[in-house]
Amino acid sequence: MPARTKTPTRRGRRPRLSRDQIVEAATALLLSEGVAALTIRAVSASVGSSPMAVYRHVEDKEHLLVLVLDHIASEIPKPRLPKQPRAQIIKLWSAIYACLTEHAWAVEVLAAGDKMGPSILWFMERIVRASRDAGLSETESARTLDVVWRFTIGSLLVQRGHSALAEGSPGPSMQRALYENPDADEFPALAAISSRWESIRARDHYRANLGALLDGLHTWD
Amino acid sequence: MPARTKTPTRRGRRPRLSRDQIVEAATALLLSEGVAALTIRAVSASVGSSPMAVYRHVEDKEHLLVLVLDHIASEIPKPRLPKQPRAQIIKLWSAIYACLTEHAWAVEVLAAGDKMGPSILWFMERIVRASRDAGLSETESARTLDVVWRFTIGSLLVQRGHSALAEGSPGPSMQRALYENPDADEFPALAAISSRWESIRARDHYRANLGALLDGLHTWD
DNA sequence: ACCTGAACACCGTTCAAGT
DNA sequence: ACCTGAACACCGTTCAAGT
Repeated sequence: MPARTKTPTRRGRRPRLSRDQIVEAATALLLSEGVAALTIRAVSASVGSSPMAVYRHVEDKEHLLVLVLDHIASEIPKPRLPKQPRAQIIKLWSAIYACLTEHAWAVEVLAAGDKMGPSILWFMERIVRASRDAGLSETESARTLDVVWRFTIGSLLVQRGHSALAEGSPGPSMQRALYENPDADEFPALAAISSRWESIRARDHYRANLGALLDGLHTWD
Repeated sequence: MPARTKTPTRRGRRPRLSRDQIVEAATALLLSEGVAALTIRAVSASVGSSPMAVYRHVEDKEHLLVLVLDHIASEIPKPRLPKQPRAQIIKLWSAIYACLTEHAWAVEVLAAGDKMGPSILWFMERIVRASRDAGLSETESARTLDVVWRFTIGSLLVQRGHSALAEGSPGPSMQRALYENPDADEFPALAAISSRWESIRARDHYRANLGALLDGLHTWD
């Protein structure tokens, strides 16, 4: 007789909640309502338990965020790689970028201390291999990885700010200051480019910008 | 008889608090205790008034943060500029970067929607002028400004994460994952660079990295 | 072993009242 | 006009108790 027709032999109550269930609920909440709406109380309500039940499965709120971050990283589709190393690197980073763009809340979590679980390592491994294939030394490969990560996270952050602005969120911002205010007497050069600003930011030029960055770091053939 | 020997003729109580006083207290708190410690209640305690007195001078907490951000931006020392446009741009951005590095909390505030007051515009104006002097078109100048801002904010964010790690803050992170975990069987390329990682991140290579980025964006002579 | 309910020590902010 | 005190509607988290 198969074991699972019996009640499990381990002692105590059977778990009604699982960590996966909690992570899934948190992911859904973040996606639909944003990071401000992610409270332990909201998560517990969404899985139909008391707030404290969550703490059986997750250390604290920060831990939960790391779990969610790793969860979405694990679901980034792994792209088929082109032949040239430079094109490989761009494709790999673009996949990461696209995923983090979808989850607008993620960059805010990363900003509070760039937490990342092991799921992203598959991508990092391929990026470093591509660098090596292009003839970069280990030090150069490490530097490239580091610099591009910095650029990527900054891009996400600024792009999110732009989206928020487009949706009409109020308040001053770097962006607003740059293309609304510029007093032509005090800031003639800024006033001159302010009309181009909109079109620069309207579309996301991550791929092209990343290409320029890579070209500055190394000569790829 | 000079007017100010009399009690002011405007009606009602004399203000005991000023906006400047509040912004100064908030700046000090942020610098010494970090962004988590900045509460309206803490600010009010530090200026010796009730929490609600603050709201007479500041709309809300977000507004206060923008004011502080602009305050520190206004105190960035304006550098003497070298002759070459490329060197000018690097010097200007480095001044901004250095200031924001000192105020580690700032990047977290920027991350929540890159707020910036008008005080930064002096720098932006000079950066765009330098781009134009180097022969860049208006569109190219705008793009360069945009891309470098993205890179700068990302650099600040990652560098802060590194500092936090060095100070022994717990929890997983992108950084930790990259130079502690890498399983040599599954991630051989990562394992190979992990020893270089420490030295790459130990010192801040913002200037050099920015140089590479500029070179990728444009040919400067 | 897992879950609950009440409670603690906080927040930002509103409101009515004092001077 | 400026400030205060009490209160509201929230947080994350601890603790003691239930099953």
